Amino acid sequence: MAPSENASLFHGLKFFLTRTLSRDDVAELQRLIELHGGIVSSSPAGATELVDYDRLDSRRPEWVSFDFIKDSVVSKRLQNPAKYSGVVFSSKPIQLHIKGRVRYSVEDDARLLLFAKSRGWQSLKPMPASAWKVAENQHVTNHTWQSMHEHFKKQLQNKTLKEQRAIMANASEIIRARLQQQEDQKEREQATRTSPSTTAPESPKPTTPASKGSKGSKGSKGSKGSKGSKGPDQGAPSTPATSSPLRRQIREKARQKRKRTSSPVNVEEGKDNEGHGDITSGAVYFRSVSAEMTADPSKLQALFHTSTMEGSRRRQENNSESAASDSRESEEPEILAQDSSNIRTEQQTGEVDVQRATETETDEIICRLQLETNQPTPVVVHTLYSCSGDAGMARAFLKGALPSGMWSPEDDLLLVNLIVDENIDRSAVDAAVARGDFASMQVPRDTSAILDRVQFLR
DNA sequence: TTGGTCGCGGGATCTAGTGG
DNA sequence: CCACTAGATCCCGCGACCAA
Repeated sequence: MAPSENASLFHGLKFFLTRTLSRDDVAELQRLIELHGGIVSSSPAGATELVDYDRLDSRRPEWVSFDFIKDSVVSKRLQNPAKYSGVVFSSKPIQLHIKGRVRYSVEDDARLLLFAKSRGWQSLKPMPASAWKVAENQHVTNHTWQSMHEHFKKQLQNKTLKEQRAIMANASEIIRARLQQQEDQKEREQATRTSPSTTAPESPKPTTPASKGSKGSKGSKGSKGSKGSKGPDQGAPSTPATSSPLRRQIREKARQKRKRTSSPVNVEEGKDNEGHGDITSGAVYFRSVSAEMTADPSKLQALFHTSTMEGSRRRQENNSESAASDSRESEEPEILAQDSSNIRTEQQTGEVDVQRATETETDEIICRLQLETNQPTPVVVHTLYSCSGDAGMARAFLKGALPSGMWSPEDDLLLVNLIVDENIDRSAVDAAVARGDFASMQVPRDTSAILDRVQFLR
């Protein structure tokens, strides 16, 4: 509204919209940027890169969350981009005065996620304890490495990308509010100090001039929510969280006498095999998995690399019960439990004409396959997924055949771009096929087959 | 074989919420 | 205010794995 007054808000500024942003976000951001005199660049060179929260990285200050644009527009002032980059998380966590144990705040969670990502962590995979020792040294949070390790494993490791984004967004908002408050405080102090002389308060603060009054839509610090109590200037005596360093050292030494272990990654599947984590309602998790993946290709990768590959390989090897409880559940318990509403059972090529089974129908299909093939639910469900919902093909596979229409995780990975780009049409796929983009697929596939699969994965 | 590392299970302890 | 409970955090011990 009233574009005239803000038409130059982003004047002379260039922004690059990262591919991973949703189409809606891209459209909205592009509109806002251009409306306010900015330029949307087609390449990241020389431009501020607008990303989603989960992509923030303290080592890439030029990556800024898209809220920077929105907040700037709302407050009608150019915000400080640094406050919207991963840099905000690189500040040291506030030292709370603590006795006993301290709950993890959203901020802590965000720092842990950021730390993990900076070390190449992929969703759903575990982080080695050694990494958390580094985190402790770097004061990523005020918790011990064991605590971070534990917390990450139990609370964060299985978060979906969406949840991760929410955490990061939340935390960054909290930190921004705190920084703002600190700036305001400083300003006030300065003002009172210099007030008699009436000289202008020339504080060398960065950009954000005065969003203080302007409650910047969200900047309000109600943020802390549940745990309250950690106000910025809550003069915190410097008790380093929980256990004292001394006590910790002693414990550490004692521990070093003991033996330890290390088995990289993939332990979880073996573990859940006997632990039968969430297998409960194994039904129809694949529909939601594909939805997740559409929203985020990296999830596809993570999921497939770990679980699916493992699962299918094992199935092929021994096609027996042991393969049953394979991994997936341990990997994606939440997705599993999610909406089990619709699955696509078949689809036509070309035009989007997708038939979806109802929940009941889906259950029926799965139950029937279970009965006919004597395979447990997770295996049946996973096979259906690999067969794009084709019950006949799944049946054949479960009975020992190796239908050519099945999709391997590696093949699916080649489709990531197609899945992300909702506008993809047949000619584009034709071109990709001609280019040999899918040459590495285990089974040669034509455009129709590829479109079908993309449709299914969406 | 030894020593180091890691993952996991599970117990102890603490906090927050709830009800009497 | 107190007792109780649930959930979170912290810590320990053990077995498995790996490299020297």
